[in-house]
Amino acid sequence: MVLDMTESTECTADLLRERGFRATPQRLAICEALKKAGSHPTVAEIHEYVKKKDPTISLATVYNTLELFNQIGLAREICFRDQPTRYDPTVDSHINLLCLNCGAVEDISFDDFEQLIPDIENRSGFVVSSQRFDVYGYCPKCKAK
Amino acid sequence: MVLDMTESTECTADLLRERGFRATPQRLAICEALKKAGSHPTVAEIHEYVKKKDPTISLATVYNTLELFNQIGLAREICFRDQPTRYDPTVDSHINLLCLNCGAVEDISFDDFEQLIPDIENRSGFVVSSQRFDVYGYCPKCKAK
DNA sequence: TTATATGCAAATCTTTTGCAAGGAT
DNA sequence: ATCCTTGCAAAAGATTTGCATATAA
Repeated sequence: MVLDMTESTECTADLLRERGFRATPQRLAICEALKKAGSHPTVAEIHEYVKKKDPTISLATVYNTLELFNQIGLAREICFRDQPTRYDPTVDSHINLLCLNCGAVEDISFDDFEQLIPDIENRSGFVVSSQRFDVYGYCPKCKAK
Repeated sequence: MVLDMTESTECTADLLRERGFRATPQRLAICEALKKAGSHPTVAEIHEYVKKKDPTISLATVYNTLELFNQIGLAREICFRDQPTRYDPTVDSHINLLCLNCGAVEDISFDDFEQLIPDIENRSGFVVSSQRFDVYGYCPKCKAK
């Protein structure tokens, strides 16, 4: 079967099916949009992006799908009081750097997280499964002022 | 002047005035409620708590005040897609542990954060000012199941 | 005194839900 | 042929806003 599917799209489809979910065209399109609709896009931004390919896709489907992606580890939600929820396609351990002035969001790796887990588990009694690390500050452009 | 103010309340009042804000009874009551209305209370929970002392205090004031506290470093906001914003009176470097099963939130210290700052700043070009670290997993009660 | 903060109620926005129709497996 | 998903539109919530009144400094 030769379609216009990229390797990554097939991979996403397989991952969904493995977990018992259907690989619908909407879900695959949303997955692609998540990666291409800019940095840490909002639900509305992702919706706008996928509508270019599929003008009938509903906002509710985008909401539901992103929540699903968050649960099965295909995306990570980022939520602030004063803005709509954003989603991040990067799911491995990383730091979200957030500029307090211009709102820019940047990812940097955080390989040390693995090493912290045993200590966190020992001290708290929790079993650790994932993490979100936001660091607030001023980006190179804004710190100059 | 002898009132029923605790040392911490006076301290909060001074901190507000230092920053050019008024130390209103509502703000002081909200500050106290933030510490006593349970672990990581929601805005509504804080509102319920302060209403015991001041039944006329408005929800909008609680919202405004908590946002102010977040800005001046008296509290830290914690926001999830599927729940109302919570506030944490602990502002020094710590980890929020979140149980994926029962929703429990617990704090543990994270003294190592200071040591990470130079590396984060070097790699990103940002100037770091604060941080939020959420770790997801299962609490002692829930992991047993 | 006077600029700031409060309370109220309405408005705004985000997110969720119920249900009939559609479609992946 | 099933039963999971979708789209639509309405509902539910959370949060913000405008403005007159009150009040801390």
